[in-house]
Amino acid sequence: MPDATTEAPLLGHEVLAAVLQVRAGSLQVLLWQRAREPHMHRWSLPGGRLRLDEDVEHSIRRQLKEKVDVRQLAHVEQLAVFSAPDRVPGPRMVASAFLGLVPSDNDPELPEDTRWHPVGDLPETAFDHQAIVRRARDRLRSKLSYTNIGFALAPPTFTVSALRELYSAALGYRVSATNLQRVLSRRGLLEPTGDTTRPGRSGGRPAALFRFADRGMQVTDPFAVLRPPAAKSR
Amino acid sequence: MPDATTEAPLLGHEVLAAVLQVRAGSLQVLLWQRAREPHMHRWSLPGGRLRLDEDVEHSIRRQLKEKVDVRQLAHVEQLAVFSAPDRVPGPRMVASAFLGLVPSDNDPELPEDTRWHPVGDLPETAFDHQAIVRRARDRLRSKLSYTNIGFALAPPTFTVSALRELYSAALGYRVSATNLQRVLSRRGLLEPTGDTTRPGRSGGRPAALFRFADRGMQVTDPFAVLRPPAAKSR
DNA sequence: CCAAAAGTGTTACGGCTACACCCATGT
DNA sequence: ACATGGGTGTAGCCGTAACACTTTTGG
Repeated sequence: MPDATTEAPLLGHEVLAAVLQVRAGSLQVLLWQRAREPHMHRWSLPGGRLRLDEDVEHSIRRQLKEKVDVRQLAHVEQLAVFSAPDRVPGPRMVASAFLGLVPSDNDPELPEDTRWHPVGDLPETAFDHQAIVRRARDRLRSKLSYTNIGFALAPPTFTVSALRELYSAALGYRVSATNLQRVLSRRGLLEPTGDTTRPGRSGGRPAALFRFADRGMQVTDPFAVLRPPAAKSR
Repeated sequence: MPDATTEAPLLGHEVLAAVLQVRAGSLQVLLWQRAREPHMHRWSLPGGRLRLDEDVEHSIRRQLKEKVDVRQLAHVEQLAVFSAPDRVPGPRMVASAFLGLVPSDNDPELPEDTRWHPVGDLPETAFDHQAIVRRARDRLRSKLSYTNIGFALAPPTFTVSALRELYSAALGYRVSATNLQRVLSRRGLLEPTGDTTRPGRSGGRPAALFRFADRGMQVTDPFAVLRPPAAKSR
């Protein structure tokens, strides 16, 4: 029976976020450099202790606001709990890890110790933060395929080729603009604003501007093999 | 700056599992009935406090072993953190929730207070445990489509119609045996053992026995729209 | 008129559903 | 023979990838 009196451990709980943004054609993550031991000079994820009066979602949003002035988080979601007893030196600390996404038209002012780093070329990271970044990247890549999560990487309006570059950078491989437009349009995610851009100095047809129909993530492709029998509506 | 000295809250951390099994044609979850306040007589998920020397995965496996004699967990995975400050009365308690799966040929002996309940017809549940059960059910349903997770619901060998009933119960809708066999075979998940069953008293062709090729979950259907360009191998 | 960039039309293909049909057994 | 349950063949559909082609601009 619950003999909780003999052993009722209390422990620290921190929240950490891998905040991702496509910058200069590559997927980057926000890291700050530690100024103290342990792991001095290594780069780590923003976050901090969970307070007693907030849940983990509120906590990570608060900490990101306080510490790194990122108010433009278009999307935040839980990744997983990281709880190895020795994941950080010293007293036990369990971490709830999050994925955060910033649209590419934002360029938040950062504190001195904070910088964006390409997820494919990370500096020396602290603790288990590299694993968290990898998880965040993989989660984003999956969700780009079967959800509308692209809205969280894109500006309010954009051309298809701009969107293609965002997707290519995030996915790590070339995406065809032709098919990207068709896939997203057929699913009803993309709608034309009616406006067009002026072509650059080298000419070319002016590009139509689009926006995402919904902000707020939703699964758009059931990708369900073994799906329920089709409703006979004919 | 991290003014952690003034506020360094320590809190309780529990691990909880929604252990699912297909029993009597329906998807069921293991619950025990509370004998004490708070929420006396309500039904709750097995689990308990996280110890200082273990991570959450080890903890949930240990607790399931100790408390409910389920040694046949074919699959365990993290679901999410539940952390609302008032999710349980009294001192702050954060929960890491898990999904557990038991193959249908096991019938573990249960303590007096513990019973299986259909996920579609739950009794009065304690705290936020109903939400956790829903999450577990939804996760299972998704993964049945694009992973080999069926192995964790099925006995070591089985007929296609037995498998069909497991899938139907878990998914909540009728699945065609014909297509189930083909989908799983094409993906290389299913292999024939060579044996057959004897038909029942009413006759019929004897069914071939199959097994899952791999135990251990893996994503089998990339379901990736926007997938990387095909490798030109011809 | 040509180059550049955007967007459309068309074909091919893979993977799935649906359903008709064939197979093997008990009575 | 025939009922019962298991398994296969095949046609059609849906959605995407690939690529040729058309459209619209600047020089």
